[in-house]
Amino acid sequence: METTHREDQRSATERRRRELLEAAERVVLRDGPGASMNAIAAEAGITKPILYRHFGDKGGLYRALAVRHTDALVDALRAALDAPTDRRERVEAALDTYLAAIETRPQVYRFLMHPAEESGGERGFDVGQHSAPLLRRLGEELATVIAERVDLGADREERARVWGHGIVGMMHAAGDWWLGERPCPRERLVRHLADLLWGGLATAQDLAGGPGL
Amino acid sequence: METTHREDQRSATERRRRELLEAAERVVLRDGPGASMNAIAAEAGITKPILYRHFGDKGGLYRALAVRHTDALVDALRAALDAPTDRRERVEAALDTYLAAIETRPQVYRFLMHPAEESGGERGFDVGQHSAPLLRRLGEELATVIAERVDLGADREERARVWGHGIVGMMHAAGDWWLGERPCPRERLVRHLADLLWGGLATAQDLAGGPGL
DNA sequence: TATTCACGTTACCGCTAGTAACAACGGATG
DNA sequence: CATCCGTTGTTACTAGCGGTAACGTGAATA
Repeated sequence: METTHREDQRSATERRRRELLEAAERVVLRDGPGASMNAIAAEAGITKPILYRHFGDKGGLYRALAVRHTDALVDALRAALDAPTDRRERVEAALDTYLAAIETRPQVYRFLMHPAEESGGERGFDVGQHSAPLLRRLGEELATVIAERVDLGADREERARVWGHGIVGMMHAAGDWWLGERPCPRERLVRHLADLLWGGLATAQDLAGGPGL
Repeated sequence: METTHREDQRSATERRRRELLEAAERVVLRDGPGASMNAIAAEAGITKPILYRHFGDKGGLYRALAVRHTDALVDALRAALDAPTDRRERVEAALDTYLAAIETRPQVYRFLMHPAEESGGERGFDVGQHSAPLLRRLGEELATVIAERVDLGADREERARVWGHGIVGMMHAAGDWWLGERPCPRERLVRHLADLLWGGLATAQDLAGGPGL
């Protein structure tokens, strides 16, 4: 039969693709985001051209590898933001979810956040967008959540997007620094960040003597 | 005389080094952060080994190139934070200073923020620190300013560092997104971010109907 | 049987970062 | 004057990268 064959082929191809992705993930977890296509092909027991047939491009492979983890993280964050508690608790839960993720699998995190940029290829590649796509996506997701649920007045959508990207950036930068230095346990970091978002900077008093901030 | 000769040589070397850095800057501004050592050498009218003699490494050249701009930006931010106005105005001035900088010279900004990672070299290179060093530095600077001037209670230093890195990350991510999409003029972005820092998320009301945030 | 199609290979291209080896000039020193 | 030294500069090379062209192989379809 024809269709059966075609479907078998398709499913076999997808299975193979998953296998290749898992091999790639092993290598990336071992060698970091700079892992070479040769190394990935060797780990998968094949040679380079096959990788290029499946993913077209190193960026394609990395993108395919990224969406899986990104999807998982976005789902977890959405769940945290949907919990039936008050806003502060939900924000803390979301922060903790993100920080727990990067704490548990820092290599995955680094791969997602610092993917290698294009090198020699003349590939157009939207210039200026080679910043980590995960951050952009998280920012947009949070922006829609905020716009959906919070009353921000007239320029609601604009404010929501600024705040979404801003909050995600805060979480990311603080998490990146914390992951490198580990200056305090996770729950304290979560509390400090939530305090900052809850207007800590606005309400704190100036220290005596200095010019104030 | 001996010392005079040595000093002449030293100053000549430093002058040459500055010339090379300026050539490198022209190339980076033209070709982006992926500029090759060959291209930089050609722009300077010389060949590669000289660059390596002066800077040892591509990372060395890029670091030398980065400190100049970083220093300038840090100075401007410090000036904004030292203005004799109230805290909100100073924070807005600092945000605006940063955003104006990245708006005026986006190529410099991109070079500072997304420097090419190490490639083949087995150079130890503090793993996990290849995130943009500028962000780390800005975070630390802001942390010391906060710790010096704001009364944060018992765990002052820890909170100040978390807030410093968090605020810098917020500014960075929002600025990066804004630079790509330009959804609003700069002053509105500044106001939205300051509102967020002033507890906007904590005080806004839930929208009717939804689960709230 | 002949075609088709994905899987797989070897061998190559142009590029990169980085280096070894050598030449030439100028001032300090015997 | 001859010699050494430090700097500037060169050419020619290595090893590795991303990516590709050309070529086999084996199984299912027509």
